[in-house]
Amino acid sequence: MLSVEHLSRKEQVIRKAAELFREHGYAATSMRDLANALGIEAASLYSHIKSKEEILQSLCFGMADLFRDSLNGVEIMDIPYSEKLRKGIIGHIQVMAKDLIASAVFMNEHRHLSQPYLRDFLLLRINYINRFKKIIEGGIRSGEFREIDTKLAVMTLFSSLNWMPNWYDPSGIINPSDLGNQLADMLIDGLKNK
Amino acid sequence: MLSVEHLSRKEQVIRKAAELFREHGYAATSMRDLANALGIEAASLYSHIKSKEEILQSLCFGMADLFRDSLNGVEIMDIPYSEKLRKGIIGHIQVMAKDLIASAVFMNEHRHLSQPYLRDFLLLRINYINRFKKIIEGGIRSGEFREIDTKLAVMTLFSSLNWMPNWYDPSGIINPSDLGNQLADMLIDGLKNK
DNA sequence: CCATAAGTCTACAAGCCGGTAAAATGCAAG
DNA sequence: CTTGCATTTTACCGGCTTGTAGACTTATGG
Repeated sequence: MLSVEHLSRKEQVIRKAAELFREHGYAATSMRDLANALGIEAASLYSHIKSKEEILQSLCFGMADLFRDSLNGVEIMDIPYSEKLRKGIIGHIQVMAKDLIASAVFMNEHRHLSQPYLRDFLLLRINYINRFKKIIEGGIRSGEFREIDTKLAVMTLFSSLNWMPNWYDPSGIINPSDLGNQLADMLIDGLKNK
Repeated sequence: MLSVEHLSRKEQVIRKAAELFREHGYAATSMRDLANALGIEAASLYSHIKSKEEILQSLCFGMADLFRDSLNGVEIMDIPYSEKLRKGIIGHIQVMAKDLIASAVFMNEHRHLSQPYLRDFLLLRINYINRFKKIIEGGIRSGEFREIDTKLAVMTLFSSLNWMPNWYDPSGIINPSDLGNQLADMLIDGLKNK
């Protein structure tokens, strides 16, 4: 067990599941659909995964780890808060861009996690959001940012970022780092000409 | 038929369905769940609606009409493009605030529409988005807005607005009109102090 | 007081759901 | 050439799915 073949087959199952979960949603994707897409019988899936929800868990918590780590270096840097926010945004975009499908599942399907996994997931998410909120609060205190409602600001920020997996075309001309910079421009500086 | 009672009972069914669709998703909500929430048997639902999907259709296309109409007066006004955008944003927010539950279903569950309804729905949506895109393009031409990627701008805009039903608390202190103005501030002027 | 209609019920159809058990298959190392 | 393991298959379980048929209840207005 734990051979390369086994792991890769399990990974294949999870990846195909992610595609179907993204396209039709977790609840509307049956294990028979998944098996069919892989060219095997539904029962065969259970040699690789314990349950349908285990797939969702590995997708959601796998992405949560990547998001958490991406922000680690940024907070302690000795740079203006607007630059911290910019780096946080770019990191967030790059994590999503590395796996757009898993990101979309992470964003849209996590509510189908059962307890206690749902609770744990939501705690990880609120923690991550609060780290961004602190950066914005710092920027307001330092006078870099206007005195805006921080809850509203952080909700606007994450709304804009997290919808990206639903429209970004990775085969297009713009790369993830540029996209992150442009999104940061728009959110930090706004649409208006100064 | 068409008595007040009949209409109101049908409306009750649709409203309760909207609540469940928002909370658990369309696919994860069974007609038994819905019947149970109403205190009746599942079969009784079919005296009021033709099918589960008919409920989703009425919710999605009902909201689509409201969004379309909310923008009608704005485009022909003789005001700066930034003001047109602001009024468009406030109108969009107010339509959502009038029915947060139906709005959430509209945003998150429309993909479960079957053809040809899904196609029609997506056409309505892209049309609505393009009307905002034209306002932004006008603002760039007039020099009011920076020379930003319009697709990116309009996606950022709608991401920020459309996530609102998922976090806005209507019993809180901020009213929909103020919320629309604050969102417009943030999107048009950005976070940064000038 | 009865006709009408709305609303609900029981019973059921036909099929899909996630998941299990145990046998069969294919393959690679000893 | 056989042992052992990964993988898949067939057959199945109990329960849930949307939706239908037809009978029953309840209320209202003439």
